[in-house]
Amino acid sequence: MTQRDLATATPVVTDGRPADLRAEAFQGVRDARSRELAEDYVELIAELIHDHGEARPVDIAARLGVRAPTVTKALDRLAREGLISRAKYRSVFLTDEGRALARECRRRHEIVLRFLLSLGLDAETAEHDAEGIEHHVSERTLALFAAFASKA
Amino acid sequence: MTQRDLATATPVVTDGRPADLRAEAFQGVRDARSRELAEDYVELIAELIHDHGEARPVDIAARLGVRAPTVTKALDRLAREGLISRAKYRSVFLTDEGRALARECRRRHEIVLRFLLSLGLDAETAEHDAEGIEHHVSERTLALFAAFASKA
DNA sequence: TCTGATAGTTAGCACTGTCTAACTTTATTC
DNA sequence: GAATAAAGTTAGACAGTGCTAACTATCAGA
Repeated sequence: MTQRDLATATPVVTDGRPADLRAEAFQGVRDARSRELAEDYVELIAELIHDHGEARPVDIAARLGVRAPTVTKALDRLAREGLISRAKYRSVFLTDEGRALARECRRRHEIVLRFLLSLGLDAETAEHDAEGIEHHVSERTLALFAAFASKA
Repeated sequence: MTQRDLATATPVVTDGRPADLRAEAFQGVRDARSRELAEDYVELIAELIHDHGEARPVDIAARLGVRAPTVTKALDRLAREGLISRAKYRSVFLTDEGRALARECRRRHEIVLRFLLSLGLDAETAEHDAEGIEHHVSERTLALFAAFASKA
């Protein structure tokens, strides 16, 4: 067997699918990872605006458990991506796009959370796990979660 | 109300828990994120060794969907962390610690996968989502998943 | 109104993860 | 065994996420 075989020539099947499909799955996970931070910020900003009328970096930092400069940098990126608008030394606003993303994230978060609770998980662990899981569930899985939770 | 109140003085409760606990959740997610890559590599290396007798960077790269230098760098880090051992231009071996981690990852992966399948998800989506979710489920959630899957 | 406390920014460092280009080593094949 | 193909490494770039230290702006209260 040549070196080439293992890597590409043979459609090596390890778990029922060729390597390429697996690579796509990992690519998807990497994409999700790069969106996660933005989603967490946008979701939190929407919540702060809803509850307190404004979203200030200091509150974002406290809730995310990071330092102020980290927040500044992240907000710069979000602004660059068109998800928020802001002026120096002022609090943060969501653009239409940011608001749409926030709504979508909230929806996913709540479905996952309700699902975990309906499985019998305690509230604290459910919240913790939902935070991690919500960025990695497909629409299809989400639909099953929602159906299960409303049936339970 | 002073500026300080929102951030720290008042134990602001937004979703039933003070901000500090939320910060811990996000901290946990960040920790998980930093472990994810190592876990993906170790799991894959174990699988390649099992199926093909050896784990070569070229195969790792193909399956993860990244370029060779990315793999080299990642393997350097894994070696530094004591999870793998390797010699230049040679294939990769797991240390005892690496093997233990691989076993643990495989266990989690399979529980999550079986759970998603037992919910009625198609195989491809299940595999895809399991890849993303497996790093973010607590032991407690995993136990519930396992129980549900074996009951279904 | 001015002054001290709080909030926010900037600059600079460290680490990770990705890439391309160029090079070295190893394997295959004639 | 020499030539070629494949695999692996190194170097260097770039972006993201985190930090501390030091600076600037804003706010609250005397």
